[in-house]
Amino acid sequence: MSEYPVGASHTTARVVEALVDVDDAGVTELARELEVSKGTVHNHLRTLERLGVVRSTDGRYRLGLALLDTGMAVRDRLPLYRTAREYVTDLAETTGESTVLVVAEDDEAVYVDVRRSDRNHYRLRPGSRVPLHTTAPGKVVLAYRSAEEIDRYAEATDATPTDRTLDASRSLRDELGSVEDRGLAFDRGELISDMRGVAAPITADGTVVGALGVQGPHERFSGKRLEEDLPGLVLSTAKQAGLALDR
Amino acid sequence: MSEYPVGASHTTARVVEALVDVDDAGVTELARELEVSKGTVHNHLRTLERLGVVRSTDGRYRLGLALLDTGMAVRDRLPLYRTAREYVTDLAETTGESTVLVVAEDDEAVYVDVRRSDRNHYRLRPGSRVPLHTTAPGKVVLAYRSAEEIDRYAEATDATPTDRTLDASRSLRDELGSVEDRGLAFDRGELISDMRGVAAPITADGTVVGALGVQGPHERFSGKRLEEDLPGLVLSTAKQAGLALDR
DNA sequence: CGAACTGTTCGGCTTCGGTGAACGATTTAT
DNA sequence: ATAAATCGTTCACCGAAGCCGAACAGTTCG
Repeated sequence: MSEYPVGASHTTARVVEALVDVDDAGVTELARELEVSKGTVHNHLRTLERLGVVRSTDGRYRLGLALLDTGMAVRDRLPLYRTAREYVTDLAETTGESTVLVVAEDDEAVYVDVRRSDRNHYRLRPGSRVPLHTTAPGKVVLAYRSAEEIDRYAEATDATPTDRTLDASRSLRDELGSVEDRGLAFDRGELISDMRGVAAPITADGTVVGALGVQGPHERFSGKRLEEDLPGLVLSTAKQAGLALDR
Repeated sequence: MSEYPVGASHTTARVVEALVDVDDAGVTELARELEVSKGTVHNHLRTLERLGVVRSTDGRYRLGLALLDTGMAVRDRLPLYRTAREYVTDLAETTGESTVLVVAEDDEAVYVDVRRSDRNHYRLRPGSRVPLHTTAPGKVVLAYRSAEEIDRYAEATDATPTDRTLDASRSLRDELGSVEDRGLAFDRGELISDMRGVAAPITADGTVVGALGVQGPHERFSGKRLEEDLPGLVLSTAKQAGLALDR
């Protein structure tokens, strides 16, 4: 009936969330931040501690590494990740650039695998989420959705159009059309002004289940390399990954 | 007072845990497994769904990638990881072997960073946990604890001594003594029969905060390489990481 | 030395989470 | 085709338990 049928678990989640932000916190501090009583926070912290999620040292609390374990376990369960990661490695080695594997969750692109090249990372890590239309792999998975879905996305996304960010208006639909035609999407600095990239869909059983991409700084991503060489590599690697996924 | 002051959150955690195991599940299935009513499971799943942790498609539920994000965020907050990861990379490249960064949490070694070499991974991933005494990096951090702590560990650990696993008896204390003397610990197949390895402590402000190690198959880890070359590399890299951590 | 913190504990009131049954909607079996 | 057996979802009820606020003990700061 209500938004959170189990309110207590919602509170616990808020405690965890707060601990992610502040890293190290005391009971009073958390109670003030979450606007609940000290005793309540204390109870949730104790519960989290017994669960192995939270660790305490003389009155201060912080998150332990248990969530890292479950998070990585979730990723390891993904069939797409299990079979595609070797292709991510291949692509990273042949291009020498940062390579990413992305899936869509709701209206967000989730980076499942990130291989950063030597001097170029862009603060993206596995688990990072960005709106679909702000990154090449996201545009790929978005482009292959139904027209109604795309319209709904354009409507739902409060795309605050900065200079380079594609907004939810006409231009997005146009670009997605060409993305679908070519089977390729490009980064042109929408998310990070210096970042360029190419991405292609990974298709299993005829449906797009994710996208593979490379990305890097403008200086190395231009001309024939950006327009022909990298697209060819990304496209063929993504196709191979899809075929491997079908088997 | 009780074990889990917030019982509802405990139940939610059990639901998550169950979903990690079975990957894809229905309400009835989970209710039977957790021995709670269907309605209860339903409520917890809805709550988790609103929290973005769980995703549902026509009656079946699975974990989304939100936990991957928070898990990786927790790791990124660790000062040890932030400064040591480049040394992990260095060590992986110079040795060409699987390289790991480990911290202790309670009586377990937690793998914070894992760089697997081409053909050798041993199913260890970031977040993996093993008893301290079963792996070289774990032995390192254990060896630098106080004598009382080591005794308590030997007592608490129900070390089921297989052929090669060090048990909690005399031999463990002996080995830990030499580990502390040399500043080095070795894997000799305790955890996985084929696996050999070397590990050294990372020291910050005079205390051991973690361990750096390399590991690989018996065939490549033997003789002078295992006894001299790799120990030298691991030792100096770990020392550098510690110095970088002090600054 | 006391004032202002801290984290922890403890009753008590009220909420709310859990149960078990009933609901449609699918699916399986006959 | 029809019925039996699931499924996920909803609902009202009630006892348990989560939340609060105050009091507690221990530290730190002034």
